[in-house]
Amino acid sequence: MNIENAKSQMRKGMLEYCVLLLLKRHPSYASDIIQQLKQAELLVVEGTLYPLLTRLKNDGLLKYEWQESTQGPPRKYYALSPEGEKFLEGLDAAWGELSSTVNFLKELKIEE
Amino acid sequence: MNIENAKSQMRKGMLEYCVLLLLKRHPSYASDIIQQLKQAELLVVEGTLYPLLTRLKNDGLLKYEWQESTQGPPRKYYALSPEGEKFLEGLDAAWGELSSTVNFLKELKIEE
DNA sequence: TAAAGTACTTTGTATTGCAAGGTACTTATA
DNA sequence: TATAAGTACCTTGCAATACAAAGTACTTTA
Repeated sequence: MNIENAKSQMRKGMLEYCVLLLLKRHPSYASDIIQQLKQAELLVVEGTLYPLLTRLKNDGLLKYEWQESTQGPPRKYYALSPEGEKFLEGLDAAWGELSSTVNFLKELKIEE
Repeated sequence: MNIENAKSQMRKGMLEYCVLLLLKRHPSYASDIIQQLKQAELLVVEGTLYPLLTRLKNDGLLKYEWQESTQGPPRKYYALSPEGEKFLEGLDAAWGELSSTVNFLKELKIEE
């Protein structure tokens, strides 16, 4: 057990939320999402993101369309579906609750 | 895919941190920890907590001692080891980074 | 002495992050 | 024109782990 592993565990579950947050901003394709998350200092790799996007799409939370690129192969641009937007609102609430809870526990003083 | 599942995913990875936070406050036994987390609205069940405590103990982050109970069977009181306290500091930092990142992504406005 | 309560533990399953490897197309270079 | 490098998408296999469910053991109550 090390800190890196623990950090990775913490990222789990946040990834889905973070990806939806990014896509709310504007449609993006996978490599682009990875870059954006890297800038936000949230490391994700292809083997994590592609299955996640596929899952979200199969669940009806995302839609996508192919777009030609001026450089290189065509790109699959993902965007939120109406269901995805609703779902994201739910995640916003969940995130609010969770971070409140953790911060509450963090502020607890020794012995009650 | 539903919100409950997503919430559960978010809890993952936080649990370890939350349990260590509680144990920093004062030594506790498993059923007690579950009650404390329930009060903080973070649901955990036995099948999750016991393996987690065992793992943390095997990693040297926790120690425990048996204590007789005035009612019912004896209890295994877990407490942070010195390594566990150091580890918790690392998690504090990781939590700070992660929550900053998520809140940053949350505040992003549409189209840059 | 049977039932209920408390506490700890284990087993099996499902999810999912990740490393590694693979396919396909485009552009630059020798 | 080959060959290499770049970009993008996708899949496979493994490991970690949350959880449901079932099990063990001891204590208290009826």
